[in-house]
Amino acid sequence: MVTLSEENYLKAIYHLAKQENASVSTNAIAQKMQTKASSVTDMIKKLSEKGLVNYQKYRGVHLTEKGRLAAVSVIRKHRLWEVFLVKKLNFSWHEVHEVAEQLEHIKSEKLTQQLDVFLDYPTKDPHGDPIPDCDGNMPSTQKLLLSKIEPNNNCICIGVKDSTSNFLQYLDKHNIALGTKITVISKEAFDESM
Amino acid sequence: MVTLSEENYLKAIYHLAKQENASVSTNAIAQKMQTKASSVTDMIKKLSEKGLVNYQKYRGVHLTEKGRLAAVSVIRKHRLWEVFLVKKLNFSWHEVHEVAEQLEHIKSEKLTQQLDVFLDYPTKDPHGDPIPDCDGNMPSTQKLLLSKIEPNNNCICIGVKDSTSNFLQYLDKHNIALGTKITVISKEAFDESM
DNA sequence: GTTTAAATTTAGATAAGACTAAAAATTTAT
DNA sequence: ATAAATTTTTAGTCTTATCTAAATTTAAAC
Repeated sequence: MVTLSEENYLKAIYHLAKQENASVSTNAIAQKMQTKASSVTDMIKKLSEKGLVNYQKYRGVHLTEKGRLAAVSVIRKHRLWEVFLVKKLNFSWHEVHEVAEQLEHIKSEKLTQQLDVFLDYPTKDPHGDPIPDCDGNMPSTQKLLLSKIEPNNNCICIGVKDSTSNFLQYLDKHNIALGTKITVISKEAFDESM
Repeated sequence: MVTLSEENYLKAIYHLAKQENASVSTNAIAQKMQTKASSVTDMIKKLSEKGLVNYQKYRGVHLTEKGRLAAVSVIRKHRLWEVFLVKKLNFSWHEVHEVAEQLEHIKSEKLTQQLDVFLDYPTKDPHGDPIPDCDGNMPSTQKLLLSKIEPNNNCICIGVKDSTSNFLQYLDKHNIALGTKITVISKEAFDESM
């Protein structure tokens, strides 16, 4: 049994690790979770006792396979719910995160499975992030940051790096959505603005 | 801000009060919540301080208007989600309660509103119970218990008194669902079986 | 109308998850 | 290589929601 709080920590560790199995520091987790390092240490000990992370004092943590599966399961639910909110309930992509943060903790295998069916097995969430399958496989995605595109080159927006509501609304204002074709006209050497 | 636990207490008190504003005893709540009377007393004090119930020591509680609205809001969400699970995700009526118990606590005005739209403003949940509107009005229902129907009389099943999984599966086995026409053929004086 | 029984409340304790302040370990800088 | 700065951990406290055991109030019985 993984608690709500534990699930949030696992998710944070997963996102911070990025490349497979990198070690994540106590402070990094504290920052991401908007909490104090001492609280993180307490939680890490509990996760470690439950076999969800490997932990060595002062050396940070990394997820065990069991922990990775738990994290990916939460992320899968989060992203499926986001698709549901946008596709079925007419939410905008900047409104879904907060609600999905709650829905991702609902415990029911059948619910997740049937939601996946109902949404016709989506592979991307509304921000272009991949949806892991029910066995915990996270599809790898090849994306290039817009900042790496040189002037006079074209590209298509297939995702956003920053999913905060403010940034997404900024994109809305400039008519940038998933699938939008973008041509880089010029770049300012001074501040990298495009 | 009403916590998850407080919402569950309010819901229990609402269901126990049945007729408007009846006083509900500490023990009754404890039994319904599967908890101890002393825990109930503690919670009642908190609810009382928040203005959700009126409480006099040793005299039980009843919901204030504010408390009633909070309770009905949770019940509305519970029943809307049940409709969603049955109509959209192919759940059976005996599978929905447990999941709806979790979903009913998701906080998002927009989510509830849009779910209502998506389901086309249902008025009954899968067990025939009425769905309150967004202003907190609970439609009153006129139902007769099957046990009150005399032999040789017809009736239509428009709801179930007992929504436990076991009872619903028992009804399934005997092909009784909402809308099923039932004729009472005879009754045993001995045990009231029909 | 006492006395007994039942219901309710109080007092004190526990577990989860968070916090502050202080101590210990590690890393960085000189 | 040692001193200073940073990171991490420990120790002790707080809140929420629960519990047990004891005390108190109300209701029931005779």
